[in-house]
Amino acid sequence: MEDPTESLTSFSESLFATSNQQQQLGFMELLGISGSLQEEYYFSSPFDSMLPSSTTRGFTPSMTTSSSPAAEVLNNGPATPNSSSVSSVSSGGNGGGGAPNDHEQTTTYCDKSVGLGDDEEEQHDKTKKLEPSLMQNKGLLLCVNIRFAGSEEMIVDFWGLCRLKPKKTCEKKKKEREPKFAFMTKSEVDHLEDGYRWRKYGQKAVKNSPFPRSYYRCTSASCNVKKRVERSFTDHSIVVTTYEGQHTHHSPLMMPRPSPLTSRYSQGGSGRIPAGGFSHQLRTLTLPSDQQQQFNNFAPLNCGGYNSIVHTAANEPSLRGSQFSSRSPASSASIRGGDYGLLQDMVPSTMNIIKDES
DNA sequence: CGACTTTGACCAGCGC
DNA sequence: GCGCTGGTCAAAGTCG
Repeated sequence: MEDPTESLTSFSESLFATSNQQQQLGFMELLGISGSLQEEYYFSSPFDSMLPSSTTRGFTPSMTTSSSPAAEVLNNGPATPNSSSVSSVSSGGNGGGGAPNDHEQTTTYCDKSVGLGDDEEEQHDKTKKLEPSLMQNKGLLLCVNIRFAGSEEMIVDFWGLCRLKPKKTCEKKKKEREPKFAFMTKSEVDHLEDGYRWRKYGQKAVKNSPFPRSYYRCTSASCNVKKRVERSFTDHSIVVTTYEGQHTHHSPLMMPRPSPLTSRYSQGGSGRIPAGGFSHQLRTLTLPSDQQQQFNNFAPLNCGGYNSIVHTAANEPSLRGSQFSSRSPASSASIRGGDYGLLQDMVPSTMNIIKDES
C-alpha cells in the first residue's frame, strides 16, 4: 500500500512543480497567514484526504508510480534521537543533493469534494455528519517540504491549508481564538525544537488515538502563543504540531548563522524576524499560472499586506480531476523575504527550508 | 532554587 | 440534564 504521507507529499509538490512557468507566489500568501486573521486556519491532515471521497472534503488521490531520476529520497540513514528517521519524497532540483528516488508518483485527484461553495457546504452539512477531522479538510491546498539542517535532515510537510468555518450554531458562543496553524512533521520526537521556549502545561489522551496530546505555552511573559503536539494515529511517525497565536518576540534560541541563501532573504525580509538569524534556506516554489489563480482563489482576505489564500475553491475546473505529474525538474517558486519572516514565526527555526534554485 | 514536566482535577462546549 | 471530550489549571515531582 502506498504511504499516504508520501502520496500527499507528492501531490503537494506536484501542485507547485508542474509548470515551466516561473510565476512566483509568496509562501505566506499561499498560507494566508496574517496577524489579523479572524478565522482559524488549518493544514489538513493528509489522511483525511485519504478517506473515502464520499465523506471527505479534500482531494481523493489515486496514484501510480514510475521511475524518475528527478525524484529524490531524503534521509534514508538511521534515525537520531533528535531528528527524523523518516522522510518523504521531495521534488527534484538540487534540494540538498539527495539520491535519486526509485519511483515517481503521478497523482490523480478526483477532488469532487474540493471547491464546495458556502451554499454547497451548508447543504453538505445538513445531509452528512462529518468527523471533526473531516470538517477541517475543506481542501488540500498546500504542502511544502522542509528539511532540517545537516545531519538532522528532516522533511516537514505543510498540508493543505484549510479554513475551518465556524458552525453557525455556535458563532456567538465561541470565544474568539487566535488563528491556528498545524504542521505535520515526520519525526521520532514529539516536541520539535523550534527556537522558542515552551512550557508544557497539559497532556491529554486523544480519542481514537493511542498517543496523548501535549499542550505547550510559550514561556515568554507577554507571549501567549500555544501549541499542541500530537501524533497522527494513522501514521505514528507523523507529529502534528498546531500553533495558536503569533509570537510577540524573537526566538530566544536564535543562533545567527548567516548563509548566502539566508542573507539573501534577509535583504527583503519583513523585519519581523531577522532572516539572517536563522539557518533557513528556502525552497522555492513555483505555481503555474492556473494553479496560482487557484491559490489566489483561496484568498478572500487581504490582511497585513499579505493576500491570504484561504477560500473555498468553488467551481475551479483547474483542480477538478486534474492530474499532476510530479518531479518536474523545473519546479521552483519563491518565498519572498517578508513572507519568509512570517514563516519563521510558524516553522521551527531548526528547520531548513530548502530553496530550490534549479 | 528556578525552570520544567507530570498528572489528576476541573471546567466549558457540544451532542444526545 | 447527562455524558463525552478537549483544553486548562495547579500541585507535586524532577532535573540541572
